Amino acid sequence: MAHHDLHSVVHDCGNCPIRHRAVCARCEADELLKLEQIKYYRSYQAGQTLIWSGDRMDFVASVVTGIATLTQTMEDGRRQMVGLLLPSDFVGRPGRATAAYDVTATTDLVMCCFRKKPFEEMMAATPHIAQRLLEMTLDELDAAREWMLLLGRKTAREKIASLLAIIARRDAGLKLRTAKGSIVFDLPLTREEMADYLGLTLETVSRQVSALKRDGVIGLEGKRHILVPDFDRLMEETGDDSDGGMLV
Amino acid sequence: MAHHDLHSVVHDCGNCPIRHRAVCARCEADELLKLEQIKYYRSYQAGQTLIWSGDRMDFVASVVTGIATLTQTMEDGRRQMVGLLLPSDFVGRPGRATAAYDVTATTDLVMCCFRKKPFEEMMAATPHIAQRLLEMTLDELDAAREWMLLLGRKTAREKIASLLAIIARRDAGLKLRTAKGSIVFDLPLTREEMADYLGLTLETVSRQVSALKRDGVIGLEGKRHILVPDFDRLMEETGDDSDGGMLV
DNA sequence: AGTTATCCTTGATACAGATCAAACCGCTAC
DNA sequence: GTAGCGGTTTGATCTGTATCAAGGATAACT
Repeated sequence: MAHHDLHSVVHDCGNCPIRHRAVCARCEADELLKLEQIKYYRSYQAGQTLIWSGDRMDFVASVVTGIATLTQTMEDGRRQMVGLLLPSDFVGRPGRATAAYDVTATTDLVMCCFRKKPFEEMMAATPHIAQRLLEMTLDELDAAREWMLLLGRKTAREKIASLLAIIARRDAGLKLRTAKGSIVFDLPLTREEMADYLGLTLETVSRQVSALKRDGVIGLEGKRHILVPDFDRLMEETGDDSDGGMLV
Repeated sequence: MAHHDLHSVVHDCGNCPIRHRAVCARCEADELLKLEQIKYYRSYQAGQTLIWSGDRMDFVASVVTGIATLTQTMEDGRRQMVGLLLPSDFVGRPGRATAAYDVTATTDLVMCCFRKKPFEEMMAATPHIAQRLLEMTLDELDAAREWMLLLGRKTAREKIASLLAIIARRDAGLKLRTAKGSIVFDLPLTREEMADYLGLTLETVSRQVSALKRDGVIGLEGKRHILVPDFDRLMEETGDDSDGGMLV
């Protein structure tokens, strides 16, 4: 089935689902053509680790479809997720030889890869790519810093609410609402992955999800399907500024 | 005395102490000349907050001398430091109108500023600047992710040891060793600032510093002057991989 | 239908770090 | 001198989350 995915992906950049958000977003038609010559697709199954920290990296890539995680592991096994990779996100660092983190597919995944050397050469010749990559990296840095506030200062309940709000907000962009404004989505992560994201144990995650359900902040069917009847209520639980940084 | 600092700073980029590390590191002589025409210096006293989150930002800047912090504050006053700015570090984001974090001088500080508009124009015309900024941003992202592991998974003792190791390593680059290999430095941060950095309370910071002293991992004279007799011993206490990611 | 495996929930208990409180140290100012 | 003050230490107690342990739900396999 990975085989099937591989071939159902558009090989024409013009029709690519991440065309307007990925590193190539700013590229002109002629630049795109050149990129198209050095790109290739790879797909992975859910659960597979595509890259191990310390591995030699001979390519960089964009996530086309699916979700992956970036995690760091300590010698004794403590794990912390340090990045959540969604479609259009970029993996790898131009100018670095080895991977700094483990990259794991949490769903089936398709990546658009570029061998590193040609990509670096193109980047030097094509300011549009470097510009876009800078913009994306700055966004990631902001996200990492918001996450630092979460890890350092939020309570377990606030952490869970924040994670649900992040996922809900992203999915809300994709029209997933019921008749009367409530948001519905599927969690792409297991409780353990949520724990690794939030700096908690899986038991605490489970308890806090149950608590939010008990208090009517969320509803759930099964373990993964979440319903948010009132997004503002959920936001209150995150501990964030009510205007969510949307000032000006 | 801020006045004094201001005038003791080299206005000639060629002699600038951060010439080879800041955003301008890659610039050629002619590019440097152009930058020199739009730059100006500002100095601040220790303790001063230069920028408040949400402020309109009409400039970007490099730290020339001194140390500043980036912090985020929640409505109820919980604070988390999300960046530590050392000489050559860059402040501000091209293409964004308002500041996302508070920026505070922890020591007297001199910044090399550029009005945002001209800087953005120069960046578009000068790939060397954008390249260097990308590189610096990627480094900051790596630092933020290491910090996430610290915040999410390390114990209080490991957090303190990690912070001391970071500062010691940085200062070790600047020849501050005694005869027999021990490292000596002054903490640039108060206990409260350390706590904001590490996601702890200041009492816990104080206790863990005392504990590390009691166990002979560090020595201290007064409250700020630290002695590290055996850096490897300190590293063991950080919980990090012994080879510190220095592989390959 | 039963077996196994994976993921999740819930309970009992332990403990690291927070919180509350008091006192201390090294200053500078009068 | 001593009063005041910011930064720091130390003690007593509380509490949120981890840890240890057991059991439930769901799906896939035989």
